Amino acid sequence: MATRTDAPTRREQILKEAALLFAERGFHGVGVDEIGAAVGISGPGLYRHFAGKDAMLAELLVGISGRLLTGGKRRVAESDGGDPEVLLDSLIEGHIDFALDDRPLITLHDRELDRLRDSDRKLVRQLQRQYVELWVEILREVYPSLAEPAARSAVHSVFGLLNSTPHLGRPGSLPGRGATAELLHRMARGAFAAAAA
Amino acid sequence: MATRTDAPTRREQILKEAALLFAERGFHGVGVDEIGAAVGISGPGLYRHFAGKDAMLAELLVGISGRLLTGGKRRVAESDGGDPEVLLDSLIEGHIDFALDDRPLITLHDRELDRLRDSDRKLVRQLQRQYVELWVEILREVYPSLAEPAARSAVHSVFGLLNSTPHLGRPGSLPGRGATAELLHRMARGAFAAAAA
DNA sequence: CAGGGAGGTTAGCGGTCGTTAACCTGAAGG
DNA sequence: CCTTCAGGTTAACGACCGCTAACCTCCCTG
Repeated sequence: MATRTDAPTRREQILKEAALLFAERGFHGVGVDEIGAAVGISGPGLYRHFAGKDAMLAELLVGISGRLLTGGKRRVAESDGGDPEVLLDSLIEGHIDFALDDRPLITLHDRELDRLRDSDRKLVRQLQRQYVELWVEILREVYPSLAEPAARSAVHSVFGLLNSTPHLGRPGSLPGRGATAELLHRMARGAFAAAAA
Repeated sequence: MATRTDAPTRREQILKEAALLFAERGFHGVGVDEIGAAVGISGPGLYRHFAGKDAMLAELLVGISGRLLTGGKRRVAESDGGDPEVLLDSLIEGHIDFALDDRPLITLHDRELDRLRDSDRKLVRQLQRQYVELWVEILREVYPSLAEPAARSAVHSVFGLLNSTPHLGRPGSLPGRGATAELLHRMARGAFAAAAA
């Protein structure tokens, strides 16, 4: 079982480069020729791997929201019955890892959703909603005083806070990854606590 | 002196509709014909008011960052020498008002900046930076323990939190504007306090 | 009442872009 | 050794889009 040290497949290469380009210049701002050039093939060669430009964006966005949700569910399952406070910290930590390690995907995530076909957009929205509801549930266990609509707003706002990483200056101007992660974590907890006050 | 109850000028109409369309479908996703149609004229009629599509976006983005900065400076000036805590609350309140009342502009603000000509983008970035520095300064008066890089990160993150309003479900699903504003305000303060801890 | 400018109109040009068609090539497999 | 097929190539089409040109029509003003 080659547990994932394999060379990345062509599809994966393409998706990675497309994500970077889309994040930089927007979906409509990038041509298929540029995406091809980024992986060393040119233009229409991409159509051997994807049905079209839209399909790449769809796979990226579905992948992102899917991975977020799966990771969240896994953490919930692992903590089963444990301290909700610890679980909330675990969720926050997972989201921060994602926000710090996959910044272009974070950017795409809430920027290009409207460029999707109706069916894909509905799928992504549904995954996002499930992820939010997961957080809402845990949050209300930690802060039972928090009404559900307020909890949902609070979760969206904290996502806004955590997803601010692309605005935090390119890696290097930051105080280091660990310190940044810790700062974001503290702020998220502080924001939640204040929301429940 | 007609203090601003005047009918909106054509330019203003166009800018308003263009902002809505750009926020909905992205700069490249909107044609000039659609912008024209939105104000009752069609296509190239826009060129009587703007040098081009780019010019509309530029005016919108410069206007946004300019208004944010001006509003912030005004609040600082008004509080001159007063309690920094009160001033910080005032800045937060001002930003929330903007985020709640001009949601499409908030969306544009951090989504389409890269579509600008170099000179315009530099101008907008400079205005944004000044606005951030304004917050950083006040924040460090309130929390002297906070180092400058951390303060800057904290400010960007809180902007992410406050600018999450477009994700908060369309007006109506919200607990009411006042309650939302209050919630956001508490969370921002909580996040800052936690950052300084 | 001339005339001129502000603010429209439609037609159309030139460029870009996503996608398809037709063709090529090298390596694997019977 | 021949075949097949995955994965490329270039050429080109058709649609769209930003913008200009040329023209029209009020309305204001001297």
